Amino acid sequence: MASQGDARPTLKTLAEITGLGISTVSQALRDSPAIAEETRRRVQLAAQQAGYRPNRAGVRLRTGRSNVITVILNAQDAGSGFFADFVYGVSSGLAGTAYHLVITPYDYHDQMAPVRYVVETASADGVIISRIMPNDPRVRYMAENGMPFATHGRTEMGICHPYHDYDNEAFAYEAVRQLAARGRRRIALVAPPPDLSYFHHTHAGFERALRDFNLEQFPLATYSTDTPLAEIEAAGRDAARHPHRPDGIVSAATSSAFAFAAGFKNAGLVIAQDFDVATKHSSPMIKIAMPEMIYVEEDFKAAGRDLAELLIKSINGQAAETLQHVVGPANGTAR
Amino acid sequence: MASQGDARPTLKTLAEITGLGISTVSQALRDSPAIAEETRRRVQLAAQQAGYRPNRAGVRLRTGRSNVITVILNAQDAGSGFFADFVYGVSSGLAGTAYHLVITPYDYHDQMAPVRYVVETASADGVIISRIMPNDPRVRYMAENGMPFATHGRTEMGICHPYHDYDNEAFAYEAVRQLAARGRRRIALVAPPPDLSYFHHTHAGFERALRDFNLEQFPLATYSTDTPLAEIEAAGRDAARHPHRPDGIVSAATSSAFAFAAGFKNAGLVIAQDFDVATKHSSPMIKIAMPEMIYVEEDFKAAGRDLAELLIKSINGQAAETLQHVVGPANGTAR
DNA sequence: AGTCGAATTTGAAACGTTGCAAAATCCAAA
DNA sequence: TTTGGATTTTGCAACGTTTCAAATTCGACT
Repeated sequence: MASQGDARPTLKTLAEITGLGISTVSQALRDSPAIAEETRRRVQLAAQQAGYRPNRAGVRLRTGRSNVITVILNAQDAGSGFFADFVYGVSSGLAGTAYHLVITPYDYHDQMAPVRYVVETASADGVIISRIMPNDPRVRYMAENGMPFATHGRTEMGICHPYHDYDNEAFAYEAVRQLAARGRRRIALVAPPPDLSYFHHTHAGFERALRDFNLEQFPLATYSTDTPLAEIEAAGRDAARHPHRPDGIVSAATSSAFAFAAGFKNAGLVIAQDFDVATKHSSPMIKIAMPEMIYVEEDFKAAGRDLAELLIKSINGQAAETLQHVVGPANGTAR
Repeated sequence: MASQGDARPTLKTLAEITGLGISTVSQALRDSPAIAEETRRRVQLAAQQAGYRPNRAGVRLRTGRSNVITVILNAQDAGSGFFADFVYGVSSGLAGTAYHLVITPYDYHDQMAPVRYVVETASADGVIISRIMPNDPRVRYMAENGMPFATHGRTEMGICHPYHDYDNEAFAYEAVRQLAARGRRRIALVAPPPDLSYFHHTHAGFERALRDFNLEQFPLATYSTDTPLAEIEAAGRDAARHPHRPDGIVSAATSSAFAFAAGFKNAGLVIAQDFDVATKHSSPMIKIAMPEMIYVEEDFKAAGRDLAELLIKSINGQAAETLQHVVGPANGTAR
């Protein structure tokens, strides 16, 4: 039982209430300069009293704009803190704007499908994607089809687009630097998946630091942050039993850092004594659970928020060249 | 540059291609029995070739149905693993259906606002909410306004509605049982926020177990799982220095369990030796990081998926009495 | 009083869909 | 052939909005 006036009010309702025409009402609500000041006030008051809310389907049908921003995320990420923080960040970046947030998860094996779907059905005014590759077919596709988008990571394909990226080169360098400062000499890197852009950045920073601090690299098989944790734990155990075992570990993902460290621990070694681990820090819980680790900051919430803002600016016509951020571990927003 | 036929195809386009009327095409695509078998095939083929996708705004405007399910979540939950797992679960429960997933985060202080918004704007066909209270105004409001919904938790207000709930009574009982099995005698409970339904369930199970196993309770100030972690850590340190300090801790949230345990550790005590902690387990990373804890399973992904399915059944007219699940720590789906 | 231009308001059309009543087609029986 | 009933197709209206050209009102100035 609705309290009064059963159906929800439309422009027609307001037109009847005020005795004006429908298009007058429509324009008055959108502050059109063609409408007399007094009329506008009258209409807006009536709208408020009637509890008028524009019908989004009507608007969308007429204007072709959906007022939706969609975040396309790998379902595999769901377990990680990244997913929650990132989504929250985007949603807070969208708060107060006309845009709603829609999550589009996709299955590991087909990353193009959700992008095609969104573009074909025009179900969003803008798209945010993650897990960016240097040559990313999603980026090419959206650019060619005129769908506004922003990426969480950089590409290397000569297409200029809005992005936000974490400076993983600086992260890896800083991680190694801190390990070196604790006297660690043989460092192992649990790298990101090799097809992703930040694999290269991470590697570059890692190697630059090895040179600068004159350290050895412990050559690890290509375990990536996508490998199942049990496998990484096993790799950690193996490495720990190696005659020239590493005494420092760098991992781009908290979960694999934990798993690798667990492997060391299960092999009888003690963290902060026999070895150290440096990884990224995002959730406060992690830090409180494992205070012995070395943490370098990465703020996924801020990344999500920034991407939302960049994307909206891009939709509003701002040039992509001015919508590219790289933020480092220490500083706020650079470049 | 789109490949061909620049604008995206509509029913009109298909009508022109096939030489049929628009409404014939519309019905053919929806398998109406009034349409001749051969016509239907012809239309569906044409639709496929043209890459036709129904315009959602058109459908929505005409039918009044949005094909959207929205999950209204406390922004504070964003940090926790709950958020990611739960959202992922809902999204997987929606996969393959006509429904899209929209996340509506809300600010701590006003839980009614997003619910009112969704109902007033009819922006979803169904709603999923969490952090349920025994007497929950959101439930009453949606029930009164005929908005289909499902809750993650039970209410006590005489309104029959679909829900999925974890059996926190059983959780707390099991947690204490395992502590008792390790010889722990003085148990402290870090309880959920006292206004939420599962506070009562948790307490009931906790107290039943204390009686059954003849244990003492360490009376903890009312720290809840919502308290800042630093504060819980401090509480843990205090409790650890108490002359009759607890030797067992039960927490309904992994993060507060970690924080409390960190407090004990910082007071010089050793987990699994001087004390034990039992909490819930959801993410594999947690378990690998802190294998010394006692974990009782709670599957947020499954909860999300189940809620999506319950809600859709409810929208399709199935009676709410048959859409109420309580799942325990051990078993699969019970009632 | 009449005219002109500016300020303000308005009706009609269109966006893409579905439901319905009406029209068209078909086939078998008379 | 005609009729009648069933089968199949179709045009129209409507959902709520915005845009745009046209209509109306208003003042000020001849």
